Amino acid sequence: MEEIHLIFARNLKAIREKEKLSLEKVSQLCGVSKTMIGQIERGESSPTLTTIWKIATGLKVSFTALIHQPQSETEVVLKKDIPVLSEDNGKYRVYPNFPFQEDSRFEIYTIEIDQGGQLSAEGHKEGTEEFITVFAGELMICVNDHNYTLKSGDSIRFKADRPHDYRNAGDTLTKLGMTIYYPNER
Amino acid sequence: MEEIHLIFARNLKAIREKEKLSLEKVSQLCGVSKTMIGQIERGESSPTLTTIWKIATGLKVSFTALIHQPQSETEVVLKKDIPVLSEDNGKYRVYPNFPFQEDSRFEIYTIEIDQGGQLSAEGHKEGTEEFITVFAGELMICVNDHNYTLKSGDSIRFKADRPHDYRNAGDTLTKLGMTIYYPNER
DNA sequence: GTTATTTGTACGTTATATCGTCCTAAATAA
DNA sequence: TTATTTAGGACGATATAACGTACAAATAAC
Repeated sequence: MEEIHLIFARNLKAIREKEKLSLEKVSQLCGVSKTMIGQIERGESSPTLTTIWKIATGLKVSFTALIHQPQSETEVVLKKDIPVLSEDNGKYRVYPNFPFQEDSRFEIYTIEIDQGGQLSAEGHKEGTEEFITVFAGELMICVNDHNYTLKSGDSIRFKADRPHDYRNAGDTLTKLGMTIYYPNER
Repeated sequence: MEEIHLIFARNLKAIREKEKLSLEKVSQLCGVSKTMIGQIERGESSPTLTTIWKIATGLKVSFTALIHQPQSETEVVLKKDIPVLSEDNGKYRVYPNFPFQEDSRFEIYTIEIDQGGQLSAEGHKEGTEEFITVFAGELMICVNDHNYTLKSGDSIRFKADRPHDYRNAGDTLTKLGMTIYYPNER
């Protein structure tokens, strides 16, 4: 996922050029210094909410138009580029492959659990569901006071808005894919 | 119009309380310091775009949900509270009564022009239209190389995406109401 | 009632967003 | 060409966003 301020940068510049405005002109229209507009466009600055508002209002464009990412056809995410999150002294590792996005409303993780590794999660937001598939090793998962043991190829889906925990009770590395779905509010 | 960071503040706090989360919890979910979350909620801080993104993503709420202003039934704007914009050495004064909003897509001004006062405006964004009504005095307006003289009670509408200018050629103060409409992009 | 734990705020420090001025290169005019 | 404007970026100063720690009040545990 491209950094949000770079998306903003590109959108702002595109709008400015489409309207054939100079930095100076945009500066006047928005009440934001020319320098700042320039820095934002170059992705050197992550503007403040009030600045964002001034720009949107000054340019008469929607807030959304400035932060919208035109979905590219294809996006490749290499494991080596994903910032890994560690729990349980590094025995439980989370790789966020695809972060949450408000349109799709789910996120996708890969998780590795070393022998004996474990994680207890409190419930997520109400309505949340998890979809897990095991790709290697064995997974013991406890939710609603039920224990389930899954082996490679097995899957489970459950309401994740309550406490639950994952454990590798086997004797090899466990790998699994996890998709978390957050239904729309209201 | 309430300041944007106060709207954000209220929305954030409302969401947090609805989910029954502590500042600490929100901090963890979003990767933003507890202190910062607190300051934002109290309206003491105007968060950075990256911080806004972290909050939206961490809370799994839309960007829009955070900046949405539930339109109140009624809003009173007193002239004395409007920051006046002066041109032509103070002889041309602009009062922004209602600023641009992306849903309604227009803004409403009141303008006062002293005797002899004048303003030349370059064209606004393409498609823009102006709706003017004179409430006192006399207005001379030039657009598309045409001159129009309006007296109290008269109105004019014209495409404002080209240069135009206003002038008080009479001998009393001119007052007028102006609505500028910016059609949706595309 | 006392002790812990949790929750929100105050404070001091650092990072950085924002502004104004100056500078360089390109575009336009003379 | 030379002069003049314009457009974008560099630099230094200031305001403030963001962080970590410490504190006070409230809540929970005993």
